[in-house]
Amino acid sequence: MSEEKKSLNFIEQIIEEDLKTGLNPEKLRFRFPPEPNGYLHIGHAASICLNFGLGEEYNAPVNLRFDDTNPAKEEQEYVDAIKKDIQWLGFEWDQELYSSDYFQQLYNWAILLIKKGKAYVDDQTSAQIAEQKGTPTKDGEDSPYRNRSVEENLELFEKMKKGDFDEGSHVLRAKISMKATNMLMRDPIIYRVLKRSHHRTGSDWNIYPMYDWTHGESDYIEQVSHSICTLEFKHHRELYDWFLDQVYDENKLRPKQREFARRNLSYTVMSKRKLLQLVEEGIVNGWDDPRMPTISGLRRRGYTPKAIRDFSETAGIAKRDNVTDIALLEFHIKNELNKTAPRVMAVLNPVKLVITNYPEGKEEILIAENNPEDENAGTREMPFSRELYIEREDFREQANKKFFRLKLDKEVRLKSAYIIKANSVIKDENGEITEIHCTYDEDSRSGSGSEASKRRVKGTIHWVSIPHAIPAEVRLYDRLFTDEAPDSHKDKDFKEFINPDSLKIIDNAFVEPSLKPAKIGDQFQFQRLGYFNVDDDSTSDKLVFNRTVPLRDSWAKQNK
RNA sequence: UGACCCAUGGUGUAACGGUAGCACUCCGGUUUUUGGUAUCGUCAGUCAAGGUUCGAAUCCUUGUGGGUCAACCA
Repeated sequence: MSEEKKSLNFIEQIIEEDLKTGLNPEKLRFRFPPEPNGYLHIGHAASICLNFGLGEEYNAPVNLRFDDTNPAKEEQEYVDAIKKDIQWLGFEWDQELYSSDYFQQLYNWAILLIKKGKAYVDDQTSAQIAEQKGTPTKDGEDSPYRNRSVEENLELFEKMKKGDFDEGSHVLRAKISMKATNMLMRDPIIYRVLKRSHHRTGSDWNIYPMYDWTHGESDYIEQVSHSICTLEFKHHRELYDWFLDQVYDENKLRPKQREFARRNLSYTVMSKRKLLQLVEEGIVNGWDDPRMPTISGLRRRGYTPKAIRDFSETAGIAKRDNVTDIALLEFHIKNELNKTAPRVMAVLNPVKLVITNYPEGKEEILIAENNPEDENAGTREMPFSRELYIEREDFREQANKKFFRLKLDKEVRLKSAYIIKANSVIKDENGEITEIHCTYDEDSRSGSGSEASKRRVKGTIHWVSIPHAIPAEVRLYDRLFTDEAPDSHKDKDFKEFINPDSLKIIDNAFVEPSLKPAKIGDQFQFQRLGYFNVDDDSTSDKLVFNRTVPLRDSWAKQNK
């Protein structure tokens, strides 16, 4: 058995190196740390797959930690949605934790910082502080409050905590250097006054710790070995390490922050702020709109956990900015559904077809294969009759040889049924075809084994029997944006690239009767059309389908 | 006029000083009762210039291009 050597991504290489230089494998621990201020998206999925994937690979625990230090933005609704999404993706966290669990510890450590002379209370306004901060190319200057005595700092910080000060009036800052080239090191704020109710700690606190002060210390408390975040936090690493230095005990594990490039997808945006905007402005119908790149949107659209995990695996991780082609995601869902989705027939743009030599009132049951890719999928019964619906695009009065579908005086096979020949059409006063009249070859029934059934005709089209057809609503989705990277244009707002045709609702589609009992979430291949699932809006009275992704269509391509 | 990070086909990634590989996309052939699937194949890449070396995508230098950093957000 030759074990193929799997190449390691750079994070795995770092871990291997750490293991080689003495890190006990049992000390390996990871975490996924979302802020509960929005829904998870496919970019988060990359991070989830990375962290939980490492957990599986190294048999190490992975904590789910909600980074909830800003009560102004965070809500329980988001906590619940995030947990649901991670579980749906098929991952299990070791402990469910909250940064807010550590508020007391963080406060105690802040006191320690003050006592060591490494933190001070600043009474200035945020504008003054910003002014003194300088710019990346100009040094900052010290706050007039920078050298307060420890006693005074302790007293003022206590007052901040008690609620004696108004929001914005006082902050606690780390005393590092106002001349650092890294702006984050210019005496960063570590506590601010916020008289807000927190979704977990209620009104216990009048001060809340900032991200930088919280994150590394939380990793340390949990003894996370590798704290993996995205590239925009690269500059924070220096601060992360500085804060760690203040509390680090050599007998404990020292967490290591490393950064990777976040996953961007073409034709969409991937920032919570922008996604929130789409939701709030009603451009989409909520976080789980099937056009959204959120996990919940993809789920509703018909994406599966496996497709998303396979996508993350294939896309990999690295440190360079990227815009991954959405086609890769689509490849993975098609690849999976091709093997698992039952084939059915649905007509989205119906035109009536009458088989003139088929006895009026006659019905018969035909047998159709459920999935040619899965021999265990079995067969189903399909009622057939004299009047059918076929796709309007599948018929032309005249067409060249490249058109394999139905045309006058030519034959085509009705999938799983008979070979028919078109003879004439009936049109309305506008010239629109209202009926196609044809004749069928009675001996050509699919699977009958007859000579005629083995005849080869160029085209095969799908159909539904009119008396048995079930009306349905079908929602066709296209990309939400017309630009590959809508938020990459400096001079233009991403909303200028919204695709006005991203949703097309067809309310007069017909599906085969076997779909009658279909349940929300069920997935099918509508033959020759694409993969569809039953939408959350669907009821037994009115079936609603979403098109997850169309089938590859080399005919459409040819006609471009 | 700063610091830090990044640079491999159209896209995403691999190669860790020793044959530039994989996947997606695109294009073409074969098969097919889905113009799907499968299968075979084509096109296509190391940002540039120097240097080190028997040998450089890989190490060094310089340049170029892109990104990040000046929220009491995370």
